[in-house]
Amino acid sequence: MTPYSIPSLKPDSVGDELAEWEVAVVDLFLNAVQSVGLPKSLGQIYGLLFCRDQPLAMDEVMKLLSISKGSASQGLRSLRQLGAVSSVYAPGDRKERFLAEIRLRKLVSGFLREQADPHMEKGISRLEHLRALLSAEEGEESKKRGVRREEILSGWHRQMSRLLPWVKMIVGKSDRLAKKSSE
Amino acid sequence: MTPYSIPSLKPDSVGDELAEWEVAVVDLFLNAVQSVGLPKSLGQIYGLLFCRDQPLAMDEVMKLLSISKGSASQGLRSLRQLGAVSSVYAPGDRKERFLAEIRLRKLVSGFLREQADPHMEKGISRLEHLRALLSAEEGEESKKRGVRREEILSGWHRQMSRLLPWVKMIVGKSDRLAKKSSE
DNA sequence: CAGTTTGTTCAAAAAAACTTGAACAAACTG
DNA sequence: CAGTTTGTTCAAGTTTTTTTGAACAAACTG
Repeated sequence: MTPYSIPSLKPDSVGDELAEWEVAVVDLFLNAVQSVGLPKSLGQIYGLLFCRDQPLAMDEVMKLLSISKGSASQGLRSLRQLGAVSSVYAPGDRKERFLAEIRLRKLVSGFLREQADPHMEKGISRLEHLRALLSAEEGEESKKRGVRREEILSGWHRQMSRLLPWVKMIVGKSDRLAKKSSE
Repeated sequence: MTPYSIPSLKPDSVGDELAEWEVAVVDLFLNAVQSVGLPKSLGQIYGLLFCRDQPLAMDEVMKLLSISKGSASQGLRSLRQLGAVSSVYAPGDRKERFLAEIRLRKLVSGFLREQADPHMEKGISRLEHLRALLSAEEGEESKKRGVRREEILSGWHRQMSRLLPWVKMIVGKSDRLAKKSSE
């Protein structure tokens, strides 16, 4: 078929199926990402790349995971946006290849940047909207109650704003443990 | 109709519709809970209770939000389980009434307890499963690579275990700000 | 350039999640 | 007890999200 496949060179186990433990890892990530509200395919793709030392191209990902072109393309794009994979140019090769980011701090901060930060932004404008409605509120009692609620929500917003940077820092603290053990 | 409704007593604005600002708050929570992967109706119900000083019964929640009995029942149950609402026995009344928990620390720790902790538990058994597969792995290179990956995952798991208690604590730090402003 | 290879997009199909409402259970009331 | 009121459950219906695959664009190749 394609004259480019070189049977004797098997960088990882680039046959066309996963080792048993790799299936388990893919499954682990599949579940993990769902628990944070991301689509399964992201977890599968990341899990696969996480297992490999060598970067994989999109068509390899598709074949190894039996997912469609569309899922692979969109999934890889999302993962790149999250900073969870990076692309690598194999010199002299036309395909783009992908490698998983394995530093937890990077993964967490990417996730927070893409998911939490936008929500915090939206929160600001919602609170503004709320204040506008309250200044126009007619009912005596209702308005007073509403103002109290707005104050509570503003306090929450402030606290969450303070929390996020801490999370990014704390997770980074002993990042080298992961790095060392992978070396 | 029902002889039990006392038209002249309006604890909050217990007519049958929400103030404009209350609609905005309900909508705010509706969006907020979706962003952490909980169903909309939980956000609506919590948002409504959050607005009110007086506890509401299930049928009032249903009517004010135009949601079904099933959603109201299940939603309130989930919220109770998360520690986001508490039920109140009105003495001499047969209905159970509900009140929103407004301490952010309680909300966060309830959420983590119900959502994050179970995942951490599941993570432990998944790692055990992974180790079992690895000890049986045949391929030389594959096994070595798998062991490295297991070490990384264990490190991540440990780090997340350390992070969660911090989150609960940090959010609590200035809880009194919210309490004071609501007093 | 004509033919490939590589990768993106998006409408339609499939799958997953949520909501509804009717049937049921439990507890009270006269 | 017969009749209410209050609340739960769950199968079926609805809505939302995700996946698929075919059509398209871009970049390389000879």
